Amino acid sequence: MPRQSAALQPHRRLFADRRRNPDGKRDAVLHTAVRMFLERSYARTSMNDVATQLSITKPALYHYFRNKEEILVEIYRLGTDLIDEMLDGIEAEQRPGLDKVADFVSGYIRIVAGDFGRAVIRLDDGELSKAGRKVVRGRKREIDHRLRALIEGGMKDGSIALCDAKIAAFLLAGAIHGMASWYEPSGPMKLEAITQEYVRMLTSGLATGDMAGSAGVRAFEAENRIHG
Amino acid sequence: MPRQSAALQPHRRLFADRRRNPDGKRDAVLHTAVRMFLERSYARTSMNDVATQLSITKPALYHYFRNKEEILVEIYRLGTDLIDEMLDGIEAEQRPGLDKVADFVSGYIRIVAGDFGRAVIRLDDGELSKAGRKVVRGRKREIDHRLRALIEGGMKDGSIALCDAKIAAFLLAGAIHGMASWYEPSGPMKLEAITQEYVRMLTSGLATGDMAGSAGVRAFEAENRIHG
DNA sequence: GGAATAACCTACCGGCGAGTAAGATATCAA
DNA sequence: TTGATATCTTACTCGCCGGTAGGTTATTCC
Repeated sequence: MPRQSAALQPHRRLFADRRRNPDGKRDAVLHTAVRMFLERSYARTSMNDVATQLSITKPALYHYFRNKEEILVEIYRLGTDLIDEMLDGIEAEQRPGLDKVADFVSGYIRIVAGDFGRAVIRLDDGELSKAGRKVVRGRKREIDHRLRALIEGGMKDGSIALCDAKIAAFLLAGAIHGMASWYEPSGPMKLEAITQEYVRMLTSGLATGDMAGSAGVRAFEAENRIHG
Repeated sequence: MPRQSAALQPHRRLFADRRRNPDGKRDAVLHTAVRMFLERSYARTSMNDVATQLSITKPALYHYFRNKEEILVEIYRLGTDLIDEMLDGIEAEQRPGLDKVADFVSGYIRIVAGDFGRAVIRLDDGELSKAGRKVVRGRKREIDHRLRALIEGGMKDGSIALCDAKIAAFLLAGAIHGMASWYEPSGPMKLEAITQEYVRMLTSGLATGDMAGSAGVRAFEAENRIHG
């Protein structure tokens, strides 16, 4: 029995009449599907479930998507696009690598707090066909490589202690991915508190010797305008 | 088509004749199942798949397990038992909290490098029935609480900087869980190198001010007998 | 050797879920 | 208004999977 969160009602209403609005309705399907996939997993959410949630029938869905997999791939695309855009911004910065990493952590957390960001992490791309899996995994790998490059840049400019960038990138991403698994937007934990702890702990784990942590904290405080 | 790794052959051979060995065979089913579940997920691995891998037929499996879920629950039990034992050892130590956390990180990584440890993290307990899910989630929650207590102990004895223990525990566990998702025992990355980086980065993120990182590194080096 | 029985197999059931065929109905552009 | 078309529905197919019924074969213990 699909829970009907209040946030889903607007999408349901879009389908109340037959007014033509293909893009809007396609979008509504995506937003509804991603929430259901996050709550009950892709495999355990049937096309019928999604359709019912929107007050339509299953075959109607096939007017907007060729098959179930296309929905999932589209969700991944929207999610990875968000991450790519964030990375574009960070790479354009002229700042020490450690500060860029701090920005990555807070930016990634912000994205992962949203449905499509969380979907990239939580949904199992093993459900995809070989072709779809190849596309999605390629996008994920690219993100990982860009994070790795940020860390390597920090080691070059001396703001990050020498370490194995590959492992460090995995650790950073993994810590935030973990968060995506337990974080619920409607839950009790404040996103800002989580972000602050994450930035502090993760950057001090990277920073060069004596100034451990302070650069990351400064970067976070600057970006989020926390009292001097 | 299930890949047939060399490690699975011994279990297959156990079923070559009809010699009576219920415990051994039950164990063989578990070891085969956990590997297949890790490779292709619980849902996408059918009872037929598992049976075929062992060169028997599906109904034969039902001599050793009442149903598919019982296999999964048993796998979780074996995995969480390993973690519980490790925590028992750490809690018995008379050392600063930060060192205990360092031991937790390296111990957890060691467990997660094994099949049953990895299964606790990677397999989706959402596949379980309500009853089974309650048991498994209870065990996971208990582990989280014990880690949280370690961190709180470290804050009391001054080895760990004041922070939100709940968030810190999530971050620590999350980083290692992330590792469980990409780590493959047969892969190229050396477990010791991973452990070293993880302990260093995660403990320096927790440590009190000036000595950031050194306590964790010392703890790791002592335990693993790395040159003075 | 010969019951007793564990171990295993063939053949099946019921249900579910993705996807489709074919037709009905509302919308829109002219 | 009206034809063209997008939208949506009812009713279905097909394949897979968990689980079982009921019988067969090998092992074990006396």
